[in-house]
Amino acid sequence: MPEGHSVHRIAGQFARHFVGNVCHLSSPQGRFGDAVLLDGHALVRSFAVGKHLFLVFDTGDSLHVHLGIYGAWDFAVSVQLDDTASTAAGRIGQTGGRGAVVGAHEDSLASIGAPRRTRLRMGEHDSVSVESSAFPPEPIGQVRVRILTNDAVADLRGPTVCEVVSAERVVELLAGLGPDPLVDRNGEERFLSRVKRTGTPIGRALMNQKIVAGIGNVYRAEILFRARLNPYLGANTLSDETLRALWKDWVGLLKIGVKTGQMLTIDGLTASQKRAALANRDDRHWVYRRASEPCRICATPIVVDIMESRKLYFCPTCQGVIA
DNA sequence: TGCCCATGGTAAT
DNA sequence: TTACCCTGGGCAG
Repeated sequence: MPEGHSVHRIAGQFARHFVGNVCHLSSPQGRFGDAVLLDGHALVRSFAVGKHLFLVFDTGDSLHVHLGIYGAWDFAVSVQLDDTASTAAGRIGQTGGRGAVVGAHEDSLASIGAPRRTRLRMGEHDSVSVESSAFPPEPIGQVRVRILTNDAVADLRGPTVCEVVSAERVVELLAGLGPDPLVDRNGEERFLSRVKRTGTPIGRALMNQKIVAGIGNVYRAEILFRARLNPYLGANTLSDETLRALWKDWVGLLKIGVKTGQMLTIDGLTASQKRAALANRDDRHWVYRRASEPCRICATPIVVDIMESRKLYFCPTCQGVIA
């Protein structure tokens, strides 16, 4: 369930484990017949813009994926169990994960002479479990598309969009997206120019992917609180200084998200507080999903309202919202 | 077990 | 503005 940071991490997984390899595409669920169009071709590039993922194949066409609310990728890599535990953990280290310990029982397959391969699953937070099942593993759940190489597999479940698109169509799709801080060097100026053309409240503008790509409902609420900004203020009434600060805050939060895999939006934490926040989602945010709970700054109960068809959380006192 | 909810977006009305 | 898609986790009963 990603906002922009997750999709950049997914693109990174494909860059590390799939780019340069011939990929076998299939649709275990049977709902993606176009998998055959890319089956047997090499992946040459992966990249993300906002919440959109593009996997470019040597045919010139791309797989375009948008996860929506429910979508998820499940990655697994094949590792020779003859490798030591530290070697296995080292491989995962490349993904930013926490490493893995290979238990002695994992060697059991060796007793029957089977290839000593194991499976390293990389989940939402790159947490890793080591399983002794054969590679590739059986698909779990409703897998729309499976991308398989000799050493890695990626399963996609529940996406809003999963389609094969031409290079020209990729250009069209990108043209419809606002700036992404990790893609656009001139993103701040593009953000300002697009915000100033909209008459909607800033709480809506931040969710508009044509204005800024990658922000979702969590980051929206948190960015607005961090700026102590009233979500109902007209976006084009805000000063350049305020808008630039919003952009810079988003850039920083996105980088933290890509690095940690989690939307950690409370800063100024001690090391132990940070560990607690990473372990417990309830300690991770200023206002998101904290309706009726006391504001962490002023103790006013956090309010929830519907904006842009989504729940918007804010502190009426800190953010100056008059009831 | 079944219902509700969710970090999104599009098509229909 | 509303309906709908899609999947899995959490929780009440």
